Amino acid sequence: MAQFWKPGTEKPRLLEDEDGGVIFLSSSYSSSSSGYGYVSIEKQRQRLPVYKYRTAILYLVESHATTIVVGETGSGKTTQIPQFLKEAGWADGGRVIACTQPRRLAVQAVASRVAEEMGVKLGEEVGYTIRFEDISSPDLTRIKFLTDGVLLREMMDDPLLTKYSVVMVDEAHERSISTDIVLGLLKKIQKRRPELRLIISSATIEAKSMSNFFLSSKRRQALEGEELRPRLEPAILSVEGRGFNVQIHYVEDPVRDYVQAAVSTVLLINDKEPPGDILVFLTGQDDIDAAIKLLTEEARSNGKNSSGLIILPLYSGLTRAEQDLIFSPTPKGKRKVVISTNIAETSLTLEISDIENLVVAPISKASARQRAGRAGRLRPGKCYRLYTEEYFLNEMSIQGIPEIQRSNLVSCVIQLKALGIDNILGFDWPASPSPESMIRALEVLYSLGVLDDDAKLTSPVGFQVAEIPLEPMIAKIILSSNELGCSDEIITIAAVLSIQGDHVTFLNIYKGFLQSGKSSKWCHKNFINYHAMKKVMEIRELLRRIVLRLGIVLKSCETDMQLVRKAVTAGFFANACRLEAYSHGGMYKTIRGSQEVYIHPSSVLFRVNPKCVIYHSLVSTDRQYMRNVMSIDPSWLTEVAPHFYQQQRHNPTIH
DNA sequence: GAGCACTGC
Repeated sequence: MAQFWKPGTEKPRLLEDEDGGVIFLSSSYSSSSSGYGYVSIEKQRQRLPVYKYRTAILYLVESHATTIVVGETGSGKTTQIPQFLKEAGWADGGRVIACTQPRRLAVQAVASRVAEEMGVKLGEEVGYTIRFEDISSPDLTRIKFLTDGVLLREMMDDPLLTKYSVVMVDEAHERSISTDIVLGLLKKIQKRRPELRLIISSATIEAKSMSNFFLSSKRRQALEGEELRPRLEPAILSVEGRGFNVQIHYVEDPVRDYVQAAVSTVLLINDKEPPGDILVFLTGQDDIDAAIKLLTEEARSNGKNSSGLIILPLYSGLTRAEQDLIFSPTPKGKRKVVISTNIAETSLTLEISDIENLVVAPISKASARQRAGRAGRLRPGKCYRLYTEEYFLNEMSIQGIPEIQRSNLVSCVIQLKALGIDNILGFDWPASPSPESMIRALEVLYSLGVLDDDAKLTSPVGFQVAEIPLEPMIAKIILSSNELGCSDEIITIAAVLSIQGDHVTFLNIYKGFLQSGKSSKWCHKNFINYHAMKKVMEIRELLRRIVLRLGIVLKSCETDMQLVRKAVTAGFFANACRLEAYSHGGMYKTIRGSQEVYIHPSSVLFRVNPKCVIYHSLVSTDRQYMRNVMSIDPSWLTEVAPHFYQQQRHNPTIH
C-alpha cells in the first residue's frame, strides 16, 4: 500500500513554483459563505476578492501599458475589471473596453452576468460577439466580450483596433493558438498606439514569462513624449481566489503499478479519513475499468468499512445520463468514488504537429495543480499524488506545451498573411513555433495555390481561402467544387468534417436526415447524434452565405460522386496514401513521405482497403490511424497538385 | 478492431 507523508506547514497553497518579482498584495480576505436572504448585487460585487484591488488595478492600468493580473478561479476578475474600467472613464468618448475569452460559452455567460450587474439590457451598453451571434451595437456598446478568434477577424478590418481603449485578454494561461496570435499582434499595435492599454489575465503563475514577452522589444521606443507615455514594463498584480486549502501528499517511493496504487489509496482514504467524496485521475478507459473491478473486489473482501463506496466511472464514451450520475448527491454514510480521465480536469490535449497523439504521457505541473484544485472548490480538501515529491519538483514540466508549438500552422499562417504580416518567420510570439513547422505550413499553402512564389496571398484564390472561416484545405475544396459543379455536396462535407465520419458516408447520412424532415426520431433510430446534426446544419448555413458572397453558385452533382472525390482531393492531396502491395494487414504508405498508416476501424472502408485513399486526420495510438477516409484515383494527384507530386518540387520563397 | 479530451473563425 502506498505510503504518504505530509509536507510541512510551509508552502502556501498551490503556489509551489511561484517565481519572484510578483507584487503580491496580500490580504486577509475570508470567504464569506453566503448569508441568508436577499443580498444586493452591489454587496455581492463587494464581496468578490478582486473588489479590494479596485484602486490598485485602476492605478496600474493608468500608469502601465500592460498590466498582468494573476487571479485564481472565483476572484471575480473577468466580470469586475471591465466594470471598474468603465466606472473610471475608460469607455468615455465613444471608446470601447474589450474582454476576450477563449470559448464562446464563456463569452455569453460573462456578458449576461455583467449586463445583469449593471442593470442594462444585453446588447446595448454591454454586448458580445461570437461566431454566429453579434449581440452588440456599434453606437451603444461600451463593454464588449468576444472570443479571441473574433478579435482576430476584427483586426482584418481595423488593424489597430482603434475603437478600443483597453483590451483585456482573459484566460491567457490556456495559451490557445488564437490567444497567442492576439498577444503577438497586440504587442505590435501598442507600438503604434501608446494610449492603448492591455490587461492580460491568467489563472496560473505564468505571469513572469508573459511580462518578459511584453517587456522585450527589439528597438526601444523613441523618447519624444516620454512623460505622457505609460511605463513600458508590465505591472503584475496577484489577486487571490476563492479556492480552499488543499493539502498535498506524495508517495515516498515511486509506485510500480499505479492502478493498484490508486485502488489501495482509495481504500486507505476510506479507512482513515472523515466523510467526503474521492476523485481519481487515470489515463484511459482501460485503466478505469480495471480499477473499478479491482476496487470492487478489494472492497468486498475487506469487509465492514468498504460497503459504503459508490464507485462511478467518468469518461467521454459514456452516455450523458451515465456521466450525470456523478452529480447525484452522496447519501449519508456513503462515500462516492469517481474514477475519471482528464475529462474532470478540463484542459490538456496531447498533440504533436498535425497528428493527434494518444500515447500516454506525463502531465505538467500546471495540470497537477489544476487537478488538486478540484478538491478545494467548496471546502478544504486533500490531494494524494501517486508520484514522489522529488519527481514533481525535478521531472515534471511546468506547463504543457502551448498549442502553437504542437499544431499544424496552415490556418495560423494564412491568418497572419491576411492581416498583412509578411515576415511570418520574424513574428514576435509569446512562444515561437519551430521554423520547420512554419515552413511546412508555407509549403502546403503554396501547393494549395494560396501563396505565390513570394509567399504572398494569391488573387483571387488566396484571398478567398482567407475569407472562409475554415481550415485552408477545406476552403480550397469548396473553391474547387465550384469548378467541378458539386458545391452543394461539398459544403455539406465541409460542415461535417468538424464533427466525424467518412466524407461520402456522411453525405448519405445528411441526405437521409433531410428526407426524414430533420427528425430527431430518425436520428435516434439510426444511432445518429441529433445535436451534432443540428450543429452541422448551422455551420452549413453559415458556409452557404459566405460562399454566395464569394460568387459561388450552389450546384449539385446529383449522384456523380467522382466529382466530390476530386474536389476533396484538390484540398487534401498532401494526405494521399497507397495500399502496400502484398500487405495482409491493410498497411498503407503516404505517397510523399512513405509513412506507415492504417485505416481506422471506425471507417466504412476498414477492411475494404481501396488501392489509393486520402484522409482528413491521423490519430496516433499503437499505429497511425487515418480517420475520415475517401478512395481516390491516383492520377488526380498530379492533376490537382502538380508541384506537390512532381519529381523536382520547388519551395516557395521564405521571407 | 479501436476507444484521453477539446475549442475557435
